[in-house]
Amino acid sequence: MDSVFSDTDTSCDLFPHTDDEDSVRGSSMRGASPPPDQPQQQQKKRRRGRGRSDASAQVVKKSRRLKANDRERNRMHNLNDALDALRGVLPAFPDETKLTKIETLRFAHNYIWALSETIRIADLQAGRGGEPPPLRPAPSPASDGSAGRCWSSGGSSSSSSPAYCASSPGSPAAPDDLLPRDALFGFRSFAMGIY
DNA sequence: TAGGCCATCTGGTCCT
DNA sequence: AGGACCAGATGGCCTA
Repeated sequence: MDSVFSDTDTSCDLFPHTDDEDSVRGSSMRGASPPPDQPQQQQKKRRRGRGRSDASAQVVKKSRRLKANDRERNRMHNLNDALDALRGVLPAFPDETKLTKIETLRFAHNYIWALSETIRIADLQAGRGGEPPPLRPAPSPASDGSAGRCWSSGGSSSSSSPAYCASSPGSPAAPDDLLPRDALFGFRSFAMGIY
C-alpha cells in the first residue's frame, strides 16, 4: 500500500542530507553535545603505548557511530514525514499554525474516536430507522462549565472513549460535512486535551 | 528571559 | 555483526 508508515524503508532519500562530513562534525556544527567525557587531551594520553590497532579500532568505532547517526537522522525524518502526512489528513484551518508533534498525535487520537463515534451513531440510526440521534456526542456529564469540557462518551457505550477532557472546545472534531465549521474551532486546544 | 519545541548526537538494548 | 528502536542530553530557535 501507499501507507505513509512504511515501517523500515531504508530507501527513503527524502533528505539528500547524507553529508558525511556534516555528520562527522555534526556536534560542533549544530552545537550538539560535544563529547563531554572525551577531551582530546585524554584521548591523546590514552593512546600512549598503544599500538596501531587501537587507533584503527577507534576509526572503525567512529565510522560506525557516524553511520548510526545517519540512520538515526533518517529515521527521525521518516517519523516527521509520517507526522506531516497525519497533519495533512486532520482537519485544519488555513490560519491555524502547524500542530506540534504531541498535538498532532493527540488530536488524531481524538479525531479517530470522533469518527468512529459518528459511524456508530449512524449505524444505530439506520438500524432503528427512528428519529436521528444527535450527531454530536452528548456533553460529558461532568461538563457544566468551562473546566470540564469533556466530550468523552463517559464509557456509556461500547466504543472506548478517549476520556480526555479538552480544555476548551465544546464540541468534538468531526467530519467536516457533519459538523458546522464552528464545531471545529479551537481544535488545537482540543488536541491538547489529553491527560 | 523563561519555557516550549525541535533536531541532532549518543549509548544502550533488542532483533534479525 | 549490524541495523532498528529508544531515551537522555544538549543546544538552537521562537514566542509570550
